[in-house]
This record gives sequence, structure tokens and C-alpha cells, in this order.
Amino acid sequence: MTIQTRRERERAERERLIVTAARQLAESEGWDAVTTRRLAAEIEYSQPVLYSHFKGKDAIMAAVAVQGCADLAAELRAARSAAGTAQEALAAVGEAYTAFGGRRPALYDAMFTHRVDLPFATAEAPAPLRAAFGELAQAVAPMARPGDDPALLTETYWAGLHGLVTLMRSGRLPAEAHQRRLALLVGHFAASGPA
Amino acid sequence: MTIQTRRERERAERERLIVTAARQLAESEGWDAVTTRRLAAEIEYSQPVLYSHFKGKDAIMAAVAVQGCADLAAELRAARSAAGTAQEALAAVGEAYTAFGGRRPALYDAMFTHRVDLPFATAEAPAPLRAAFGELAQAVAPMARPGDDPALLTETYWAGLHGLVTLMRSGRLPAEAHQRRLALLVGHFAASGPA
DNA sequence: CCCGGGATTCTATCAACGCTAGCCAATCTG
DNA sequence: CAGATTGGCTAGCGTTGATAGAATCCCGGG
Repeated sequence: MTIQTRRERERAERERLIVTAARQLAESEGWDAVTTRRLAAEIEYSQPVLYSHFKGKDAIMAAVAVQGCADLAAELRAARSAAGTAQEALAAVGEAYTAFGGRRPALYDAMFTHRVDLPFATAEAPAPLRAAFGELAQAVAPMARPGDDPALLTETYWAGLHGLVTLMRSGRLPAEAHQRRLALLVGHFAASGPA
Repeated sequence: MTIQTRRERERAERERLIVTAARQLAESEGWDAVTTRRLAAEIEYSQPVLYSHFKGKDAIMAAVAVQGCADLAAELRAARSAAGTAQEALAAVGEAYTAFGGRRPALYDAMFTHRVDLPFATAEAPAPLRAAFGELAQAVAPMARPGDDPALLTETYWAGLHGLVTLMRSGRLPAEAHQRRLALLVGHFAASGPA
């Protein structure tokens, strides 16, 4: 069996190589630069090898997206655990999320903009996706008012963050007022207790 | 001058024909079906005529987007003026906005998702864009708390709506809970006065 | 009435894209 | 050492957005 396992190991390693190369290329030059030919050249193989690992270019993007979700989850977790109060945690998570979107636009697009056939809101969603959402949820849950579904509230807050990121990135919202918009969003989602 | 004006009139008419054909094709079969060849066949001209009117495919999409903004502005206005209280107006505008995004996905993408070089947040933005934003602003402004910049608050609310539309449309959020998420968003942006 | 000149439209083509078919060689099996 | 099989590569298909240059039309002057 050792020979077969070696083959499988090499194959898995090459698959990681593909995803990593796609990710780096996308982050440095944008997804338009990630063509199958360019990617093949990058990994020093020919084009068709890509198709022995992935069904197509979209599947490669999906793999990159899953990796990106793991990164995002880690950053959200770091931001949340460094915060003190629940209100600060909500703000910190929002700040970390939008910063991630601004700092790694290509990764963000693969995760949340590009059409991709990953199961998202179901239990079969890849673990990193659920982890990232879970981080958001943990920050949002304390803000739920009686009768609010915490998951739905999280999704709604997420939508607000996502809207800020995408509208700003595509030039629909001026970037310089981002912090104030984020503060408004956080302010409206923070527990409404204090007058 | 009559002959030249006739030429210009015919030319302008053909330009409208291009935009209308692109819009109809996109709405019925999606933007992927809008290729320059297909579009040329639709207007019964050859491919290169398109490039004598627009710089490229993106410019055609931008023209469609401007048309779409006019439609959206009209729908938002209707929803707003049919509402009674300011809270109801905010909810009605949110409902109309997300319904527009769900009902005309191709149009919505051209307006707010696709990368396009239209000036958005500046004074030079095309009138329909400013009109659509103005409708939102009129619904949001009454909710501004002392010290809030109404324009920024509008942008933030817009981001929330945009996030809901895009995340749902791309499968990131389950569609069946849309109304409840929208209600949460509206609830958090409505004037926080009543306990 | 007819023909030259200028604008305009079409035919043909380009480079690049995602993806696939089929050959060829290196490797494992008996 | 011969035969079978796996796996990668060369080559190519069909489309895409965009362009260059030929051809055509149409108006105005002789």
C-alpha cells in the first residue's frame, strides 16, 4: 500500500499547490489574471492536469474560497476575543470583517461575490464556512432582543457588513467615510438599551 | 442641417435599440447570454456597430444600469408615497428595494454588482442614480438621530439592503427567511424611540 | 443625369479564453 | 522481460471581446 499512498500524497500536495497558486495569483493580479493557462504555467504542469483535480475553474475558486473562510474565521476570532464588552466585540468583529474585505479583495470575491456552488446555509457547508459564520454569530447573539432569532440577526448584520464591503469596493460608496458608516451600522445593531 | 439632424436622430434611436435589446436579453437569459454577436444579431446589425456607439461591452452594461436606476427610483418613490408613517415608509422602501433585486436580477447586477466606471457618489453621477439614492434618503432621513449624517445613514441602510439582496441571490442566505431578515434590518434602523 | 468623395457598415480576422480528445511514455504486474 | 494501465502532454475545438481594412451607400456638384 505504501506506493499507492505515496501517489495519493503527491496528488494531494499538487492539489494544494494548485489552490495556493490560484490564490496568490488572484490576490496579486486579480481573478482576471487567473486563467487556466497561466495557472498551469505557475504550477509547472500543463493545462489538463487542472481538470484531473477540479471540475473546472469555478471549482478551483471554490477551493480558494474555503481557504479564505478559514482565514477570515481566524481573524474574526482574534478580534472578538481581544474585545472587552459585548458591544466592543460587535464593533471589533465588524471592523475585522470589513478590513478583511478591503485588504484581500480577490479572496473576498471568491468567498462571497462570485457565483459558486458551495452549500452555504446548510449543515453540509464546509467547516471553515460554518466557523466564520459562527464567529459572527457569537458576537451578534448577545445583542438579540427577546423574540429575535440570533441566527437571523447574525445573517442580517452580516448582510450589512457585506453591503458595506462590496459597495465600497466597487466604487458605489466613497471609501473615506467607511469608518463612520461602520460605526452607524454597529450602533444600530448594538443592544438598544442605553438611551 | 436637416439631413445631419436626421442622421443623429437615427443614430440615437439605434443606440436606444442597443440598450433595450441588451436589457431584454439580460433579463430573459442572464448577462452570460449577452454576447456581442448575439446582441448584434438581435438588433439586426453587425458586431462592430456596437463599438461605434459604446467603448465596449461594459459601457453597454453601464447604459443599461442607468436605465435600471430610473426604474428603481420610480418603484421606490411609489412605495414610499403609498406608506403612512415614516416607519412604514422605511419598511416599504426596503421591501421595494429587495423585491426589485429579486425580480430583476440581471438589471440589479448591472446596477450594483458589476464593476462599472460610472461616477456614483459624486455630483456628476447620472441623474437616475441620484434619484434612486434620493428616494432612499428621503425614507431614511427621518430616522436620523441627533448628530447622525443623514446621507451616511442612508448609505448604511442601503448597504444592508444590498447585502441582503446579493447574499440571498447567490445562495449564501436561504431565501425563505428573507422577510424576517428584512424586518430585523428595518427594525434596527427605524427610530429607536418607542421601547 | 451622373459621378466623385466622405462617412458608414460589413466581412474577415485576431488573440485569448475554458475545456476536451487522443497520443505517448513511464510505471506497475505477471 | 513482455503486456497492460495509469497519467501527463500536445494539439485543437468552439466562443469570447475587440479591431482592421475592404466595400457600400449616400449626398452634393458638375
